[in-house]
Amino acid sequence: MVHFVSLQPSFLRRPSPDDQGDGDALRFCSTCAFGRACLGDGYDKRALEDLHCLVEHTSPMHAGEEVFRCGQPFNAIYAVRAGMVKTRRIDEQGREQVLGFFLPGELVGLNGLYSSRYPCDAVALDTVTLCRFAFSALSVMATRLPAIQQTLLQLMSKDIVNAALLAGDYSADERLAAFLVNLSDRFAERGYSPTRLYLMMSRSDIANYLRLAPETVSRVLRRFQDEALIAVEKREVTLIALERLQHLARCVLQS
Amino acid sequence: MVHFVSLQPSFLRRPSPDDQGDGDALRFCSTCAFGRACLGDGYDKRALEDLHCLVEHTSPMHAGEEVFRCGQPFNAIYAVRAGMVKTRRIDEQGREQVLGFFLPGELVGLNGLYSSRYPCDAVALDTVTLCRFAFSALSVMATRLPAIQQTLLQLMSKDIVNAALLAGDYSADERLAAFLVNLSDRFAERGYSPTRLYLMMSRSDIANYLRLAPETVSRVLRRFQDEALIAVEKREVTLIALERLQHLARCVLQS
DNA sequence: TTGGTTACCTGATCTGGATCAAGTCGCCGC
DNA sequence: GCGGCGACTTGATCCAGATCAGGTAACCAA
Repeated sequence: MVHFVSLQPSFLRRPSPDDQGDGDALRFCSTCAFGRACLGDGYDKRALEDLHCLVEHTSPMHAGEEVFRCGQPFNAIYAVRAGMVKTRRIDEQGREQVLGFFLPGELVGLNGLYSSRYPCDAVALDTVTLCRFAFSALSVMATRLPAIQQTLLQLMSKDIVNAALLAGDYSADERLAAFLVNLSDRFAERGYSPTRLYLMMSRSDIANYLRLAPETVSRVLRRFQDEALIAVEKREVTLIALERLQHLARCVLQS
Repeated sequence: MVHFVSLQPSFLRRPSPDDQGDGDALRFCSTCAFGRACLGDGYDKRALEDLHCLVEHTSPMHAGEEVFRCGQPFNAIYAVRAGMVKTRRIDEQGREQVLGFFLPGELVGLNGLYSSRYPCDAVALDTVTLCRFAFSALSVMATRLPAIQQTLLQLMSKDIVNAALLAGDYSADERLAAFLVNLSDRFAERGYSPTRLYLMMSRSDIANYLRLAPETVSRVLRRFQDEALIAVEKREVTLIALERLQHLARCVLQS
């Protein structure tokens, strides 16, 4: 089993004094998508042990390495423990399409279930460690632990809703604001700062994800900065006027 | 229980001589997303009866009536028996966003699971009858019948993949071609003609769904017709050069 | 040091599809 | 018949964002 060693910049680490080694496991699991289940919040002890047996901690992957590749048989889903992962598809013309970014605590690979092959690549954006859940075992477990089934179904349902949001026809400003607000929410959910975001991904990844040109992302970020909505320092973005950003993003995020 | 009475144009009816009354039930179920389960292809007899008890056939809804509304508590999913349903969201500005169209045999409402409220409206596009599955009962069943759990998870996974496809940045031509090819595939899957499609929805619904202007849909359809890809007669579209359409759509549909 | 590479920014120009503005056509009620 | 209405089409114009074309700055290797 691989121990959890944070290689993140300090502002990406959760604000706790001792997050080295396995003493961190519990703290990590409490922010993971499967957290409730792994921690056993009122679940069947017996089945819970199985879940813990089923989880496999992977050794760290380096930036650019692939967690799984498009077309590979789907046999596991992954929870990000540390680092950031992006998913992407390469289309017929060889053009890349970024599908999503995954923060610590989030689950990657659920979309592979349908065709029992992964429909996309998952790539580490920096040094990444993962929890691997063999799907066959997981789905057996889900029939025994209804809470796990519920969690799985809910997570997928959430992905459907999110995907639909991105598909709307919104302006570059709306998209970028929504991107920042959404990241902020997700960072906050996992215990990180909601206003100081480190964008592990390149500008072109962001652009690609938002279906914009990289130049447009640059320009809009600059304008947001000029309008004192954010402060940009390379890949570190500070959200200054979160309210106004949320207002810009309100149509996209429907909140 | 409401009997299945087809009010569809003849080319939307499956090519069987006697599709009136409940003699049709089996034939219908064989094309439904839950078909395998409802028909009991090798499943536990006992549990199967429960599934049949759980299904509720709704009385016909007329064009414009809502199956469920955005914000209502999520407590059921629906399989379309006859007619066509669209889902849509109305954003802050009051603009409509069409999320999807559902043919007979397809399931509507799975995206409500995440927040336990429906995140969109579902509207009948013509006269529609449905099978209603109370979700609470269904998820209990899913823990007993792994095949049902599997089906649910797969259907959601498919929706995620599809949503991601629509979100890509494609040209109007690619989008419309993909729309037609996808409809053709889905009609074929359910036993209808893959080349003669009746578009129950208005041009503006199509445009909205594809994130285009209605004028653009008109123009592209016209051009496709001029190029002998399709023949358009009001809302009836005949696919003449399916191959070429598939080629146009290949990036979107990744096939 | 230089030269190459990668990421990013910024200005100038171009264009696909949106928007605006008339149309036509079929349908329903009177 | 006629008028009104909604769905659709078609043409003219416009514009947000793509594309093209240089930039700069940081970093690494030789």
